[in-house]
Amino acid sequence: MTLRSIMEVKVSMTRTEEIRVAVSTVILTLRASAGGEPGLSLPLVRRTREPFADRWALPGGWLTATEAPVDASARTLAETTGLAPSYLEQLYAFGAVDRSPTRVVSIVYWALLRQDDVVAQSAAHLASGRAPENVQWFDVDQLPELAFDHAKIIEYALWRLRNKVGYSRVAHGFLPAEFTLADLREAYEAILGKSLDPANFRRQVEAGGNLLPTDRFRTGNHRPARLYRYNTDVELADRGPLGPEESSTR
Amino acid sequence: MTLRSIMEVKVSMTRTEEIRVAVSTVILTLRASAGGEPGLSLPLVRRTREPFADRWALPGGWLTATEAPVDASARTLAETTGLAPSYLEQLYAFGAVDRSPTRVVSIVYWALLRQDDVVAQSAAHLASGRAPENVQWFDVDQLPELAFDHAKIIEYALWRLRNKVGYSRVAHGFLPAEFTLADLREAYEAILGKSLDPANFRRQVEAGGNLLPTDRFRTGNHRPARLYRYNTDVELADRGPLGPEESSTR
DNA sequence: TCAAAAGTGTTGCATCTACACCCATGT
DNA sequence: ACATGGGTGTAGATGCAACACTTTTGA
Repeated sequence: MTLRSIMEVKVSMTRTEEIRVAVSTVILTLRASAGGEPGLSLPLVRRTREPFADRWALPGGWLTATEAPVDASARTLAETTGLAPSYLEQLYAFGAVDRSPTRVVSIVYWALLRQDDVVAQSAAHLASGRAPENVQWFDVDQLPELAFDHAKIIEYALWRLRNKVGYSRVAHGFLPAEFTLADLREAYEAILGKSLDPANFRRQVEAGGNLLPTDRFRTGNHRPARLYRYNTDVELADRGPLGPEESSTR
Repeated sequence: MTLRSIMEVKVSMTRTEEIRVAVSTVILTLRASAGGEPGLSLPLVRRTREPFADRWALPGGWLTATEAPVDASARTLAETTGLAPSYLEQLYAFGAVDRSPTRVVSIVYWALLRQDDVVAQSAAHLASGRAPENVQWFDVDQLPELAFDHAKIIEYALWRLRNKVGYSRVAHGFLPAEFTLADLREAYEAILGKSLDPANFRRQVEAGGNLLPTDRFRTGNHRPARLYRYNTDVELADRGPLGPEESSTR
């Protein structure tokens, strides 16, 4: 019997330490499609180790002892995209016994990124040559084979997004600081997968009272469209007693 | 340097095993108040050890290696109440670094119990004398001082319940198999903390199509009220791609 | 016969939906 | 001028809140 095996027996019998805690993040943004309507896309990481070596997986890593789960998620996000999220909330803790060869509980977060941030960052990465080789963006309806239960996790994240867009303002998380009502409507259409009446959409969001009209316009091929700004006094979604997000710093 | 300290250093540097995973459950039911309107109540356990010895805490325990979190929650529930839940879903994973003296991530579940089950079980416990000494039911608006961050957790659970009752059928989780519309309305009123118009309430739930009228009536002091049965073909709440509940078995 | 809860009808208001229509710009 | 998206107006449908009213029982 080796020292190592003695340690492992001791540990497993006294506490629950053979269970490891990981944090993963579903990072969503609107891809600027060339020509057609925008759609949702997310970054995946190609695994370099077993299990599931060479398969694509959600960005993430082990939770460290000195870090709150939400901070681990934000770190993950920074490491794969270099960006701060415009919205971040916990999705679910997945802990089925057989979801991994070893016992892993994954606390999964759910992040939205602004479209313009992603575009700028992608260009910067390409220019600098520091872009991580093993990270790639995928359309959510053209995903590759995924490691672990990550396909199911992404499916659940999309379900939550589509639900939440109905009773909160999370769609703003995809947009830059100033945007037209058509931009906002296209974001909703991309999330919901159906087209909305521009006239009625306008009235609904104006009635919401979360939009601040600016005196600037976006000029293009047709009549200029007024630019709006989001009222940052209100949260994108009411998270109740939890506040904006439980955090380690405080 | 002892063997124990060597082990702990080794473990902490290679993996995340100094983080332990606990499962706790907020178990809610409607208390049958003597005379007045019913209100929400939940069982708490008096702690016998440090930290927070003698303080009240949510029922729960360590997640074991061979058990899914949801099964650990159900086990917790059976141990403290002897009952199976009528509704059970994950609430949130709490993982702030300073929420406990040692590093603990708690996956918290949220359960509803039928009122009549609780009454019957409480009587049986009293008769048998096997009732756990250190378990006690509290009204949610008369809670004692709680251990850890459990007060905040309960607050969040109640917020979720009040939200969810608006767009799902979870209130049925408090009621027995057959019930009158007044029973159902009182459950909603207890959850929401406000009174509802009986006429409009009737039309709304009847339009929902989830109630099956029986040909039986409850006779009392006044005009008999028809008994209804819940249509068990539909879930109490749409949980999306996760299905009824992620489970270890299957 | 009276009180009180069960159950039905009706009215008004707010909101959503569909769609007709005018406005302002680049080409 | 005209095509196109920006933006306004409006009529019908739907849903909900308020409340009057009828029905059925126990006391």
